[in-house]
Amino acid sequence: MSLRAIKPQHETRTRILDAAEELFMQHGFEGTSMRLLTAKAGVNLAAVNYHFGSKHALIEALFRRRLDPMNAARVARLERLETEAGERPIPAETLIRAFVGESLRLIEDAKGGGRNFIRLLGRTYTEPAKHIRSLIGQLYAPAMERYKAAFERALPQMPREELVWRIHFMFGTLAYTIAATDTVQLIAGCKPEDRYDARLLEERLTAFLAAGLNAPLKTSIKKAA
Amino acid sequence: MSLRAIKPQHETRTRILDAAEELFMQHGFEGTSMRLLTAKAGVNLAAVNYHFGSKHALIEALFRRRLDPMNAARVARLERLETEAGERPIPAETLIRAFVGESLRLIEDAKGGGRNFIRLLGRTYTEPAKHIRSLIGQLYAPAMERYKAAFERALPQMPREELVWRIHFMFGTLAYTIAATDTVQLIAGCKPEDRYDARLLEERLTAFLAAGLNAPLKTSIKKAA
DNA sequence: TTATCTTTCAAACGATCGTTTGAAATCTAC
DNA sequence: GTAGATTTCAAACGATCGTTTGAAAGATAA
Repeated sequence: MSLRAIKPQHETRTRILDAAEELFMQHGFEGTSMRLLTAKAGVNLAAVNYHFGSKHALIEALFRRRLDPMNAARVARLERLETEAGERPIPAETLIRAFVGESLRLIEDAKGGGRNFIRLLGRTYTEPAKHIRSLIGQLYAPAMERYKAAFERALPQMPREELVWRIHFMFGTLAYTIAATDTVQLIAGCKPEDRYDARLLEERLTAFLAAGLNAPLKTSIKKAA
Repeated sequence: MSLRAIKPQHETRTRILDAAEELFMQHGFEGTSMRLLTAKAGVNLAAVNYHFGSKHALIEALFRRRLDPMNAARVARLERLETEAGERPIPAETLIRAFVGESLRLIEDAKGGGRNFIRLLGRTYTEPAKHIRSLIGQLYAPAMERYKAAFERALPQMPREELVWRIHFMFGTLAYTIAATDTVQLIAGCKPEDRYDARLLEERLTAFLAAGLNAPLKTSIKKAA
């Protein structure tokens, strides 16, 4: 009950989580059986239920392990920006770069398995299972609220409804870019290794999203190109 | 008997496909059992294997039923634009509107179940199962090739690699916007019925994507906001 | 009608799913 | 070393999966 060796204590848990990240990404949640998962992790079949309680609880623990630090980092970065800016609103492109950058930072964490997780995360935004989607939303909500408010201060002239939609578009582009590893090759010959150059990807995404966010407002419904 | 000759011929097939669209969207492919599916369709459990051969073949037929006409419409619309334009390149925004518009047209087809399908389609871009993703890519490939070439003509000054990425971003935004029905409410209070105003959505998406596609090129790697 | 082909049906197939069990192995504290 | 708590293990649980079967029902043409 007191202090003990840190590493072996949670070694089984960690190995299960690591194997789950990789397999869930490859085959989805329903497509990954506990037998395959525990075999890959090198643990007994019953270990998941012993350490986590159920498959669903494992999924929840898996997301918490990565998302809690990432969203905390996002909020911390935003607070740093707000402190620096003082009274002035933070430029939209700075906000985009901060938000996107903390997502892509996981990609660079190759050894830590972050690359697997971030692809899994992108896929999960469109996960059919309701409880998984609501869990994701719950974990994202605090950071999202903060950034949404910051965008409103950055773009006070933009109608709220339009801003909401454009934030939605941005979030979608980020999620899809991260998730669709193979689909990208269907529409163009894109070298796969490029996807993992987080620095270059951050530049490309930020430029694209900043332009989209600041797109001129259409005055009316119809406008021919 | 012969008065209602045409309809009952493929009635069972159609009812299975319609039920499959709705259930696959709600619960995913692996999460939808044949028993639930056939019960909703009001047909016998064995009907799917009799009419389609297997669950996988049903999924393939489901996508073909919608994607073949949609991509044909996309290509036809592009060819119409090219005929009108003659030698001149088609403006990028016109291309975007054409491509996006044919996607969103399915949303307006509420009675035909297109709304269910298009949400299912958006989710499938990130589907873990390889055979499903490759099927989607195969069905999309011809139209994609045509539009990619048209974009290259519209933006001859843009580096090919950058253009490929921006097309990828556009495709991602469209897919995510269509797919993420619930996640949007996590980041902002967006009235759900708005999602189905295809006309307004087309305007918003086109403006956002056109601005992103035409975003100024960063001269180098780093640029502070 | 009869003969033939198509479609539907209830029942069951073997396989695999997530989970549980109780004993054996391992570790912790005294 | 021993007692007690923790973790691992092989085996089995009931449920559900996609699919198959052979007979019944229906449709079609002569």
